[in-house]
Amino acid sequence: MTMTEGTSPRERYRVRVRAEIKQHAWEQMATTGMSALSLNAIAKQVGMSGPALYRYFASRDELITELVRDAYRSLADTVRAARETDADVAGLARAMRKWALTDPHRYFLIYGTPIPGYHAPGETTEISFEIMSVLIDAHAALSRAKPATPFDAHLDAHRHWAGDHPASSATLHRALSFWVRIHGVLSLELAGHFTGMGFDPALFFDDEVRGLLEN
Amino acid sequence: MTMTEGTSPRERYRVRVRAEIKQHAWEQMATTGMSALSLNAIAKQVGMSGPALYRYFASRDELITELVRDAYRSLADTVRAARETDADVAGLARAMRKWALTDPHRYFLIYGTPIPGYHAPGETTEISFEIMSVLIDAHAALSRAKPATPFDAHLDAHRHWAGDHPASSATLHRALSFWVRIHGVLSLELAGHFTGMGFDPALFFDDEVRGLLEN
DNA sequence: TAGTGAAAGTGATAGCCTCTAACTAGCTCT
DNA sequence: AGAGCTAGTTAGAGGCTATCACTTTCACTA
Repeated sequence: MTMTEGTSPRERYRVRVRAEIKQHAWEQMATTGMSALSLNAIAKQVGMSGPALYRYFASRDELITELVRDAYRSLADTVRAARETDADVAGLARAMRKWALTDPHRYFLIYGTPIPGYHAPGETTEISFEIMSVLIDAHAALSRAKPATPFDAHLDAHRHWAGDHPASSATLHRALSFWVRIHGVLSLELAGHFTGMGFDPALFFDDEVRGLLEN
Repeated sequence: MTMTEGTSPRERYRVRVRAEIKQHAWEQMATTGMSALSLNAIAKQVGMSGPALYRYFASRDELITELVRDAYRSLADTVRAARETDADVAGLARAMRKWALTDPHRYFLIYGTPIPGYHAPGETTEISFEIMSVLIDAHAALSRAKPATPFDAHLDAHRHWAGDHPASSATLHRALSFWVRIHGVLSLELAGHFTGMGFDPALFFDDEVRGLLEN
């Protein structure tokens, strides 16, 4: 076979270097943020000079896309793991906050200001669905009877985003609300909008989650 | 007097050019986003070449700071105007969404991913307080009796951020929740996270506001 | 084992960018 | 009218992304 199948030495080396590049990219991003991510600086840290990096990533955008994909993957794994151990919605919320606080830049890479020309690859929407799926599962367990809102009816007619999940549209609604409320309190905390205010963001977060469950 | 007080011709010219620069900066930002804002390109649009712009803004950061300040000011004015005409909380929410949809980049300039090295000037925290003050006012009008949460008690001990506003800590809590929930649903909509999902973001927004009032 | 072809890495370079420095033209005020 | 300040210029340093032509290094094969 003329085609090198499986893992040739070259292929293995390539994978290793790509991983090393991404590693340094994450480190640089944790300090300087995404917009200041420099391929030049990364190349020097890896030990090669400048343009060599383009053998591994066609462009800055491609590297960023890879980071976004990994960030999504990490969040999905975290949420899934939390669902498997803790199971309940509050546990999910705690896991998500912990994940976000671990590396705020990684959170903003997913949920922050959209990059100008950048378009997320199709794969990320699949992972996004995977996350939503877990959220819906968790909320299906605690669906209590609540008066249906006009939006529930609307969701009934527009639930294709939930795939073929058998949950009621009230549950879908609840999962959506969970998502946006968690994101609201979390992103403002991570962006530092609470810093001058004096209260404890963790307590506020917990209370938001509690309000969410009473809803 | 050797100091040119009031508005000398030079001073008026300077103000006019600064305004023109900011105008072009907003236009460029509406298309390319903040991270790709180029002083060079703006200078050419204004009609002067490159470094002349540094006579008016000491650095790219200073221009951005000015834009952030103006964005805050615009939001505060919008919220205040909405409070004076519509008065109720739902009207405030609608006004904020309308303001955000008018120019999403402007919204993200305030509430989006924090800029790496950038630190907001003190004035923005004052305007931020001004906005919160209006939110608190609006919520004071509809405070219903609700079981106090632990966070209410915590807020009672940490309410210095509300200045000397006479509202109850339950009202403060409500205003905070309003803020984070509006931001949650709004920022996800603006960032395009609902686009593939099919449902109407406006309906979702309205329903979040309604849930907020039932809370 | 020697040779061959692909891949990895290099420096040079173009074209952006921010920002500084030295210099010129023009306005303002005495 | 003259003096001084200011707005504007070009040149350039140093950073960035990205491309190109070139060399080295490796892996597989005849």
